Amino acid sequence: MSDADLLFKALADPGRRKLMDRLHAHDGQTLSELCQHLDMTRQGVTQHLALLEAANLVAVRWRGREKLHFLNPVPLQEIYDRWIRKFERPRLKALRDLKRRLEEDGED
Amino acid sequence: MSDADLLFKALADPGRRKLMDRLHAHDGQTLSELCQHLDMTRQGVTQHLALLEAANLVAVRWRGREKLHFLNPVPLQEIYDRWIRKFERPRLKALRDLKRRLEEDGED
DNA sequence: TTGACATGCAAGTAGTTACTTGCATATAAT
DNA sequence: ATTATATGCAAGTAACTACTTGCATGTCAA
Repeated sequence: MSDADLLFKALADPGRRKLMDRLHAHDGQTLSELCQHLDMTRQGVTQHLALLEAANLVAVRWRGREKLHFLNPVPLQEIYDRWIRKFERPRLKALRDLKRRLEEDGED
Repeated sequence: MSDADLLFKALADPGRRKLMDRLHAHDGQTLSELCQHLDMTRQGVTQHLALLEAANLVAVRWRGREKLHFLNPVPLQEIYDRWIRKFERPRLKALRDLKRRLEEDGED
């Protein structure tokens, strides 16, 4: 499975995005900490985190019996480079263009 | 289903991302055109396009019996604003920070 | 060393997703 | 008018996903 697949798949789930948000609010939390305030079993959270790790969005460090989770923002930059910047045009111009083409009654 | 859900879900599939790429290469293609060079039945493509439309990433215009498809880059910009810029730090600093925290043997 | 805590591993299940096939409808061309 | 083209609609299926439960393992603390 390609990097991009893993990345987009990881981001596709709202629960996983919420985990990212929680880590963004407070980086380095343990699994148990992340489970609190989250309406899901620990095992559910574990599995979501595994996908985030597979996508390289989260890195872990062990401290004794605790697993600390850290956000890695780099892959998000890659999404930006490959998927956003590429499609980027001055926002207003893009909308104008789109609107014009949608409203054309003739052909291109 | 929230806008973000629709967006990320739409982008989660490689086939749909490929469709986006094809539209980026040549905007305004018909369904049949998009089907060519794509290893899938027309109906498969139709269903993918429906999700892209639901996410507002693709807009359509009818010309007679043909359905023309146009890329709308605006939602991608929203992903950037809410999901990338938010997590953005100077790239090198981010990596340095992450590495340091992962390698710490003490606690935070 | 015993008990509590943090996590891992494995199997099962309900719901979802991607994809196909077959038929129907509308527009265009001859 | 008839035929070909472009697309829509509906139902079926195989694979996948999110989630749970139960038990196992490793670490810390009294």
